Amino acid sequence: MLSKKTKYGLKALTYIARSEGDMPVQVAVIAKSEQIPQKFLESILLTLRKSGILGSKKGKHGGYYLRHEPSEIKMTDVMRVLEGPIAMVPCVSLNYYEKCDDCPDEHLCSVNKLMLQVRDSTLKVFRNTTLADLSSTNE
Amino acid sequence: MLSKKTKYGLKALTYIARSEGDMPVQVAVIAKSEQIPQKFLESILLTLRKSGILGSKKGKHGGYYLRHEPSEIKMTDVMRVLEGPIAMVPCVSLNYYEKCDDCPDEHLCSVNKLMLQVRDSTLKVFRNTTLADLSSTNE
DNA sequence: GCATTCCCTACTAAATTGATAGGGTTAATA
DNA sequence: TATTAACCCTATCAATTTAGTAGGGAATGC
Repeated sequence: MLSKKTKYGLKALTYIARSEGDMPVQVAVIAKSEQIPQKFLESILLTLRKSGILGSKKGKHGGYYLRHEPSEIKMTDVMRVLEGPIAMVPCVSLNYYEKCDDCPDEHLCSVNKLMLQVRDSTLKVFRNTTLADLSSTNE
Repeated sequence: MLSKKTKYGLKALTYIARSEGDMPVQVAVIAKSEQIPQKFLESILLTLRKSGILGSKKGKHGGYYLRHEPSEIKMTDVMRVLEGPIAMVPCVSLNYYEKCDDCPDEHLCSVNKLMLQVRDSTLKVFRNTTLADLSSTNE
């Protein structure tokens, strides 16, 4: 299951992308429009800022903005920040590889074999999708 | 992340498929060979039996066996039994569809749009993979 | 009748998730 | 320079899920 954190994060990014008029967007505005608990959203946007996807401005008329064009923001990056590793098991993870304690030989492991395929196909989707795709309303 | 339940279940199924010599395979044997807590494995195999994937025989020389040929056992079925819905959000699930409370229009929802693609690509893998594929050692 | 093996229910510890609370810091502007 | 609007940060917490344990019941084969 997708965590609420990721769901909210994606919705917020989409909202910001659709609002692009140079003005930063405030947490309170997004929270209200997307029906997300404001404090929870604050912490999510903070994570996105720390990861470099969002920028922020404090004080009056402050808020969050995208650091790059929506078409430059790939889902691989967004999903890794929000949801963590894309692979369903560490032994097939590109960025967080870890050997299984059991499992003497990965190449004989049926779980590894299956999850490698799942990872590849999911990765293909995330690599080919940007925030611009998510925020476009048509198609 | 893949749950241990699913991981253990897949390993056990693979083990049984590889052992096929008409004799049922005992939980204790699988547990020892695959390093799975026996009691936990018992409950997993029970689930697989109740779902119709495995059959069982009680008493001496009893154990679990496949109800169908490995090449007939699709990962879509196995994964749904072990891990639950394949979709990451209920609003794109084929078998467990549920509307989001928020989200006035699914077709405008960026999360829906993305997760629909992920579901389709994952489903394609699971539909094209059977237990026979998992248990074959070559390739 | 006795060992073996699956069957079933209940319980529990640990981790994760989805928040909430409460205040601190920075920036604009009157 | 005081005020207010906004982000920033840490701590805490309840609910849920996960991973596993305990203990015995029921069927089968010898």
